[in-house]
Parts: sequence; C-alpha cells; structure tokens
Amino acid sequence: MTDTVPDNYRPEQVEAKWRARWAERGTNQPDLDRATRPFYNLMMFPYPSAEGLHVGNMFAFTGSDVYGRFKRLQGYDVFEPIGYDAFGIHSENYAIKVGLHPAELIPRNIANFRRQLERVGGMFDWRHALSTTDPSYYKWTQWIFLQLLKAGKAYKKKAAVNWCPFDKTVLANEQVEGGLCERCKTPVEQRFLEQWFFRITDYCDRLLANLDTLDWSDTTRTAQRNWLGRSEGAEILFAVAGGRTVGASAASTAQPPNRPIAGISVFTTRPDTLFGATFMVLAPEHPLVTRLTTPAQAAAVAAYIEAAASKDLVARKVGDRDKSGVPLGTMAVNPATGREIPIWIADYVLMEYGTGAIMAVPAHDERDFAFARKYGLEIVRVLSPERVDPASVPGNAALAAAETETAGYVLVNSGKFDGRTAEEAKRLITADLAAQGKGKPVVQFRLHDWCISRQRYWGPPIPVIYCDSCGPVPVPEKDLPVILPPIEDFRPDDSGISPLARHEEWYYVPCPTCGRRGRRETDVSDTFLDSAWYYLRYPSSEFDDRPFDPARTKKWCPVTTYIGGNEHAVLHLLYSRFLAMVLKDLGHIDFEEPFTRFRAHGLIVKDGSKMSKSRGNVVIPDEYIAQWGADTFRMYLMFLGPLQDGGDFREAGINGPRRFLDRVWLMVTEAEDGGELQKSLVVRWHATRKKAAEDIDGLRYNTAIAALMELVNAMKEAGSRDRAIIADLIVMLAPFAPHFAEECWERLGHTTSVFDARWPAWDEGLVVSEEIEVPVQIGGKTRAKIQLLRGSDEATALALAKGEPTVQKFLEGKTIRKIIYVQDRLLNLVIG
RNA sequence: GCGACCGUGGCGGAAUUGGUAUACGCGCCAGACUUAGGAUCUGGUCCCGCAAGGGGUGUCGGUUCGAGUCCGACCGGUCGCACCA
Repeated sequence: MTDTVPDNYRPEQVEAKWRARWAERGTNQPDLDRATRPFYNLMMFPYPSAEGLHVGNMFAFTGSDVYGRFKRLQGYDVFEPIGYDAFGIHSENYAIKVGLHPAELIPRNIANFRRQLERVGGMFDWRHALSTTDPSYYKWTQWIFLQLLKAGKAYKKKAAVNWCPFDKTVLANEQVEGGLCERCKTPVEQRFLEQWFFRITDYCDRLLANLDTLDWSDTTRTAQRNWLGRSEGAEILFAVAGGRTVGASAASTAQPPNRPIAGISVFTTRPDTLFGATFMVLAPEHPLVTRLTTPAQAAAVAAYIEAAASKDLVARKVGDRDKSGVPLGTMAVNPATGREIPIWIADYVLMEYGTGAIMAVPAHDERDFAFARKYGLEIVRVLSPERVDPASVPGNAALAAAETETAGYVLVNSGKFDGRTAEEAKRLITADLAAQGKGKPVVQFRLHDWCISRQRYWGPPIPVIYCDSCGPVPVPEKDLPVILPPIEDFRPDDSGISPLARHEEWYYVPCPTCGRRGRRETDVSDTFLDSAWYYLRYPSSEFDDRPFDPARTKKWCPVTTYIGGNEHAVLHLLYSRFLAMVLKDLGHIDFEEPFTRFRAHGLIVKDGSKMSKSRGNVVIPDEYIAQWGADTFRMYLMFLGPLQDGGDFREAGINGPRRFLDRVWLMVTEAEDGGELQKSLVVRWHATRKKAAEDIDGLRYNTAIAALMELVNAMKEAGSRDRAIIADLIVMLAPFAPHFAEECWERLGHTTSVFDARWPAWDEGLVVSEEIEVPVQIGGKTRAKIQLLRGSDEATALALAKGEPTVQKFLEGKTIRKIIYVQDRLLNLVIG
C-alpha cells in the first residue's frame, strides 16, 4: 500500500469498538418516560429462521434503521425496537424436518439473529427486545383473545374451512393462494370444523374509510381496498313457484323446517339486469337445496353435492372454469317479469359470498352466459347500446358473448324501465322492489371473519375450558398465561385435532366455574394474532402485570413510521388495524389506527427472482460484512436504488462505497481549520445539507448518498480539507455508516456520540449560487449557454444571448417570432 | 380476465415534476505511481462524424416554443387479485 491509502482504518475493529461503546453508553436507549420528542421507528419483526437473516432482510432493516438514525439527528427521541415473530407453522415445520423441538431450535435461531442484527449496526434498544414465544408475551396475546371473547368479537362456529393436508391445519382465506397452501403449495381441501373466529367483518366500513386518512404507500392502500372488496348492489327475494310466499324480509331465507319457504334471497350488483334473470343458481351447500329438490331430481342432486364437497378447492376455485350444475326440478318466480325460471345448483356459486345464491343473467354475465350455453338455458338481453334501434341489435340467440358493459347502455325488454341508463335502472329497480318488500339496497364485502384457530402445537393455546355443565368457559385472567406444555411428539396428525389433546395432564383441568373436570381448548391461535399487537408491547415490555402501560402507550403510540414488506399489505396490516379498533372501542387504547405512516420497501432480487428461502436463492450477508464491513455493506444496499424499489443483489459495485469511505477517512485525517472557501463550494455545502435531508426523508437514500459523494468530489476539486465541512459530512453520513461516522467524529476531537449531534441547518439563501448557467435554445434546440446572475430579467438574458457567436449564426437572416424566457432556467428563441 | 406499476448508456440508476437527458456509482479505455496491482491517483467513456453538425429515453402518432415527463394506440415486462354474482 502506498501512502495515499488509509491503512489505519480497519472496519472490523472499528465496528466492534463502537458496538461495545454504544452498549456501554446506552446510546440507543431513549428514556421512554421522559422523552420530549418521541419518535417510534418500527420495522416488521422477523421470523427467526434457522438460516439467519438474508440480504433481503438486511436491506429492509437497514432501510428502516437509516431512517431512525436520521430522525435522531434531527433531534427526536427515537425508539427503535426489534423482536422475533417466532411462533407458527414455519418454525414448527422446520423443527419437524430437522427432528428437533422448536423450543430448542428457536432460542438458537434468535441468538443468531441478534448477532447479525447487532453486527449490521442497527440502532436497536435491546432492553425492549421481545419474542412472541415468551410466556410473558403470549400471556397477553391470550388476554387479548379474552377481551374479544368478552366483547362478543370472538365466537366459535362450525365452518367449512381451508384444510392443508400437508401442514395438517386450517388456513385463513388469506393464506390460500389460488387454491394452494401459501406455505407448502399443497392443494387445499374443504373440511368442516369448529373454529374460533374474530368478527373483523363488523369493521369493514371503518377499515375501508380510514384508509383515506392514512399516510401509507398507495399500493398498500389499494391492496387493502381490494381485499375488503366492497360492492354495492341489492338483495332480491325470488319467490318459489307453487310455494306459498310468507311475510318475508328480503334478508331471511333460512326458515324453520316445515314452514313454507319465504323465497330465495340473492345478492346482485346488477339489479338493472333483473328482467334478464332467466334462471337461478344456488351454491351446493345452500341450506334450502334439499327442500327445493323434487323427488325426481333427488339422486342427481345428492350426487352433485357430494362431488362438489369432495372436490378440492383448487379445482373448484381456479382450476377448471368449466361450469357444471344440476337442476333441482323446482321453479322460482322472477319478481320483475312474473315468469317462472328454473332453479339450479352449481359450484361456481360460493356459499361464503353474498347469500350463496344468485339470479343468473346470462346475457350480461360471463359465468351465467357460459352456464346457459352449456345447458341450453334461455338468454334474454335487457341492455342495448344507447342510440341504437333495439330492433337492429342482434337477437338473443345470436349473442356471441355476455355483454357486461354498462356505460352507454340503456335498458330494453324491461317494461317500464326501458330506455333508462343502467346506472339509473340500478336505483329505480331496487327502489321499486323495496316498495314491494321484495328487495333492498345492500353493501357486500368480500372480507370474511378471521379464523384464528390452528390445530397445531407451536402457538399460544387459546384460553378456553370446556365443561360438560357450564359449556365453554374463558380461562380467568388471573390464570394466564395458559402455558404451552412441553411435549415430545408435537407433530400434527390427520385428525384435525391439535397434538395438545394428547397431553392428558394438561388437557384435563378443573372447570373455573363449577370445579368439575373440564377440558382445555386444544387449538392454538394464528401467528397473525401474535404480530397484530407486538408494537403495543415494545414500549411496555418490562411490565409483567399489564400488556401495555397506559402512559407509555400514550407517549409512544401510534407508531410514527412503519417500514416493512408489501407481502403483509393485506394480512398483518389489516389484522393490526382491526385489533387496534377493537382495543380502542373497549377503552384500552385511545387511537384506532396503529401505524401513522407506512412505507413498503422493495424486494431484493437475485438471479431474476425475489430473494427468499423457498426459491433457494438467499444470500447470507455475513461474509460480505466480514470482508467489507457493515458500514460499506449498508451503503452498498442503500445505494442500489430507492428503498421502495428494492434492487438486484450482485457483488459488483460493493467496492464503490468502500472507496468512498476510504476517501472520506483520508480527508478526516487531513482536516484543517480556517482558509477561504470558494463560493461554489459553500453553495455545494449548503445544497448538500438540504438535498440529503430531503432525500432521506423521502426514503431516496440512493440520491442522498450521491449528494454526499458530490460534496466530497467538490472538496477534492477545490483542494479543500475544511474541518467544518468535513464535520458536517460525517454527521450526514452517520445514518448510513454509523460506526464509521463515530470513529471519524472522535478523530475530529469529539467526546460524545455523533448521534448526539444535529443534522446541519442550511441557509436557503446559500443553497443556490448567485451566478448560474442558462441554456439558450433556438427553436427548442440548445445552441449556447450564458452566465447570468440569478434573477436576471429577459432583456439582460436576451442581450447576452445575442452576443454569443453561435446564436448569431443561427439568427442570421431570420426573425425572432417569439421569446420564451423562464427565469433562471432557459431562454428559447423561436425563429421564422 | 380485472387492477396497479414500469420500459432511460455495457450495468445499478439520476433528471428541480413540462425546461441543458444520462447526476452518482460500477464496469471499461488510456496514463501516472509501482518489483507487482484485483490497491491508489489523473483523464476519458450515449451513438454517427475530422469538424460543423446530426440522431437519441420500448414502437408509432398527438398536444406544446419545448416531452424521458402530458394524451392516444401498440409492443414488452413486473406485482397484486382472480368463478366475489
């Protein structure tokens, strides 16, 4: 090495030194009770896998950490906690695979995660680290369940659920992707089990409306909107032909046995097409099916129902879109036309949505069209393009495909509604039905209640005891936590019952009410319940007599800024919002939106696909950090592109940030006081203070780093080693390269942490130079550049421009037809 | 199929939101220092052209004094949702 190389900067030693000093000094531990400017900087806590954190995780955590450190330099009391989402099927399946117990495996993984998180230089307050598997944590997860149970927001019902035959557990709808288990990609089956549910659907309106008030990434808000799936329409009652229609609010189709059937209620978003409803379809599971089936059809119907039930959800929901169905043999009456129409069952109608029954309008719905074509059912068009003579419209039989458009269409074949636009007709027909007691406007959501039961071992036991005399009894709060008992064989079996049922000493327990022998609930709760409230626990993690201390919570919550992956856009984020609403309604907290500002980071891509364990392309950062140092590695990741875009991981380029830091180190060692500063350097200095601050605040770390590099380049060009500029540079570099900045800061003579310094203020008058270069265009093409004082007027600019030889050349023999002068920006001469 | 987003050098990416396209970095080329260089330093690096100049942000068209940016069509790609009535 030559004398120009800073051979005295050794990342490994320097970083270890500062890790130790931060711990000694408590640098990263804000006073949670006395903080005056609290800033809760949250990142999504990781699931502690056996492999350790990969580069994608590091990218996300560093991105969040940079933000927290920046806010600290702006004078906030930044609380940046971390924890482990360590319950759940992930951990359990891995444990099964390697033949170890998760209780043994998880602490080991956590220790490794902590080592990595410390090594990369996160500003974590380790006093408040938590794991969801710790009884002192899940005690309160169970407590939350009890609050919901008391409030009637938790209930048990037997329901068709998604059953993963590989993981041997129930999955929430959100965990089924295209009919496959999200984790193991096994086709999901339908099973009927008693399950615990949370009434998230009670909160649809609020969950939707509040989205408009949140400072969140648009993509995330859109995803939530789609997931909530609000649609406006009508519920319409179809009478059964020949059956006596009784009373009947449109809502109720379920009638006690042996009473006349009130009718069949359907939900539709297209009441305007009512006159075109030529048949009805019920879901095979619809409760009225048996009673509406004629003896002649009974055998065929029974066979169809059985086939549909055994058909796995892949085939039913995605796989074959081929419609199939069976007529029940009975007829219903179209309330608009009075005509009798056949009733069918078909598995393209789902029991979980709407009323589980539809009016089929083949002319204006693709699915109904396909079904009608297949079974030769009648097709009647009731919409026609506006301003077209209905007679010229192709006949019903000639229709090649369903016409689902509404814009520009008017009603035909619809009695007194003919000529109305589709939008008008939606309102008018619904109102008309309502007046007759045969329908009403209805808003439907796609969202279903949240099934939190899991027939597994590795989770918090649901705190309920079943007693033969008292029924289900909540475990008294004083008896919490219900400890997850250590059992040797925790593997799930095909029974649909949790392995916990095999642990008899645990399973049988006195009933809290009557004292007789009761049985514990053996299901554990969904991991998403653990993670739906962890942000509330962090500030209060040292209290074991309360889940979240009121004063702490008031000071620190809701979370100021949350950064995490968009893969949790609809699951974790929706559940957290729901739970916050419930807790607020129950008076436990005073806010209902947990995350004021949320930003989704991008994904790190390796070899063309997202870095993830399941794709087998993970890169563990440890060796890169060992080779280049954590600071260089952090800068490399943050320099790839905007945080919200992610980037391609490739080794090439990591030496760029290293070289940059080496140059800065050299400057620090050569820093000198005094000396006149070039004007342009002063401008660059102030401009950098401003640009870097704004870019970091907007998570554009790549351009913030570029600005710092430009400042260094400007200093080199000016031959300056000005101590004041260098000190600023170090402060601005600190969020990205914290250990490096501390070392430089100390070298510059400071005895306190660089994070006790403040981000340098900039003088707005100095961020732009007095003299600027303005392009002169002729006909929109740049022909020359002139030096102007900022704020010069058009006449000055024009005079100067006309003095330019190039400009003269182009103006020769031409007249200037128009002058466009944008002050301080450009001069454009349009010639004729 | 529906929805959202995106196409800029050899590569990652900039572009004050309609105003000098390619900042910053990687890579590459040349030179310097060196026993050596996968270190460091200096210079160069969109394309054609000796130059003047011309062309250029996926393609075609439009609006404008001026378009990477706005509008329309197309081509290509990424990510959600997906029989939701």
